[in-house]
Amino acid sequence: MTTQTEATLLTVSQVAKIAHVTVRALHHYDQRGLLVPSERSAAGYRLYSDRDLERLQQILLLRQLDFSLEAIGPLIDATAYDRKQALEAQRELLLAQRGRTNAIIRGVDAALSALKGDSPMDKKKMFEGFEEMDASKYDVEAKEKWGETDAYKVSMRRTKAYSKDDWARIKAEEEAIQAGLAELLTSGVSAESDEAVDLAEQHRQHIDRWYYPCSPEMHVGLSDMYTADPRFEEHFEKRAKGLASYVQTAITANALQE
Amino acid sequence: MTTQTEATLLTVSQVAKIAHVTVRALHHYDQRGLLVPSERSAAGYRLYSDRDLERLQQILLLRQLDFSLEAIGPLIDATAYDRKQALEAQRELLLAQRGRTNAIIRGVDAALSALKGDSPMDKKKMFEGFEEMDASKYDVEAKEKWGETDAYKVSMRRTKAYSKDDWARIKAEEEAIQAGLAELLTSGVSAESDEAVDLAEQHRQHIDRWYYPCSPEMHVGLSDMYTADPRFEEHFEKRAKGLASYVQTAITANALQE
DNA sequence: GGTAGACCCTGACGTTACGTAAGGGTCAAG
DNA sequence: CTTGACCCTTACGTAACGTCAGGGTCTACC
Repeated sequence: MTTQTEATLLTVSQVAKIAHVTVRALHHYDQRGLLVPSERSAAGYRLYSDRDLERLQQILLLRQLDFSLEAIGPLIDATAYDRKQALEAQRELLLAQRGRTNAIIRGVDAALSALKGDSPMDKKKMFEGFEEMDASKYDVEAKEKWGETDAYKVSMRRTKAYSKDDWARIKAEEEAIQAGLAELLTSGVSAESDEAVDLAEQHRQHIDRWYYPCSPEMHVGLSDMYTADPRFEEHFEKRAKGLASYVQTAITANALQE
Repeated sequence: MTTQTEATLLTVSQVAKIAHVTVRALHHYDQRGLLVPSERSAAGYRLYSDRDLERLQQILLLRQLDFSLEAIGPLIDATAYDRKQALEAQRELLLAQRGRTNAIIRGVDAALSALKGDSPMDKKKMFEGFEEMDASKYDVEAKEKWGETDAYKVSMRRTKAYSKDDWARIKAEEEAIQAGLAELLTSGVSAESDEAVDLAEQHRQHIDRWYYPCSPEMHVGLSDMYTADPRFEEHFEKRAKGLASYVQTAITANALQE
């Protein structure tokens, strides 16, 4: 076995039951790379780890908040360096959602009152709570309270609105940056060279542009995850052996130049 | 103008804005007969009345509770005789939904705690709140509290699970009953004749089977709506002049035989 | 009266997130 | 070995719209 030696791995139906999703949904998430099980048995069975279940919780949570599957994957990955902040931001969105349910309940109560008194109900009030999360309003509030420093919230706001074309473009940019770094690595170019550092800076700007304001410090924090988290590491190593560490070094060197 | 002479009628964009839906959604609801605007202007513009907005509130509420559009129309119509009961039942489902949001929030809080202590989180707790409304559990509770007399709740439970085939069958049965009654009316057969009363009984059993336990008394209550509510009346009159009243009389006669 | 912009209509293709089904392999208990 | 529950991949279909196209209507302003 691998690093999951001590853990109990679960099959799809076990996960489906625990997580209140269908086996088909899990297949779907696997097929689109959103939640790839840690292992497969010799027979090809999907085997899910505890860590997979944590990621699934994140997925279901963001799904509950009406994020598209297209957005959920990258959102989780781009902000993996600070799980606490992510959870706190998600909590706030859930509170807002609960508020909307409360508003709908109040509308029902108003309708019940109107039934008794036979007085017409205010139209605006009838439909309170049915509005979707107002991202622009949220933005204003976030700015007033926290300035522009709450990265995860900014990130959620942005990614929710991206179209499929946006995502295609985002992915192409990421691909180009990673391919460039892999090329440098295999060519024997130092991770601290101008070329590598330049690509690292491109990477930082890419995140800054598409996800959240990304300072060099934040960038470094994210790069630490690339070697610390087996999923990221595997992602990079699949492209080129040693790439995870290489990218981390390049990003660190880039930050030192600031 | 019609009976809406004193009211202000709204265009699609006005309704869309108030109700937080899209114009496209309103077109869709119109196209499938779910929410047909009271009027059309000479230019063909959809014009919505206050009563239309009330119906839209019901639609959005049931949509919020994950009922299919297929189910929403018939559900609203079959239980139109008691709007109070409908609203109260819907309120309870909303409370349950809020409870599930609360459960998810608790899961997030547990995850935050787990982050600090680095102790693994209970798997069951991770996914609390993501389950769908458990109709069978709800059924048990309804029985204990109210016996089988809470018609609307029973109705909601049943209709939520019907397939498209079920709905096709339901509609075909309704169609046959109504066509039969219309035929008797146009043939000059009394609404209190055995034939008409027999069809009225078939109607009661149809509702009893597909929607909720329907006593003769309830059936009479519903039939009162057929002449009292312009939408129902129009529906019947479109088929045969005087049919709304005819059906009501047949249903009343059927109830008197019990 | 003409213009322009906002709004309206119908028709139609496309999308997202699966649901359902088919056909066949795997696992574990009896 | 058999059986039933579970697993796999493949593939078609669906609900509830979203988006777009092409053209008509309404109203204010010049």
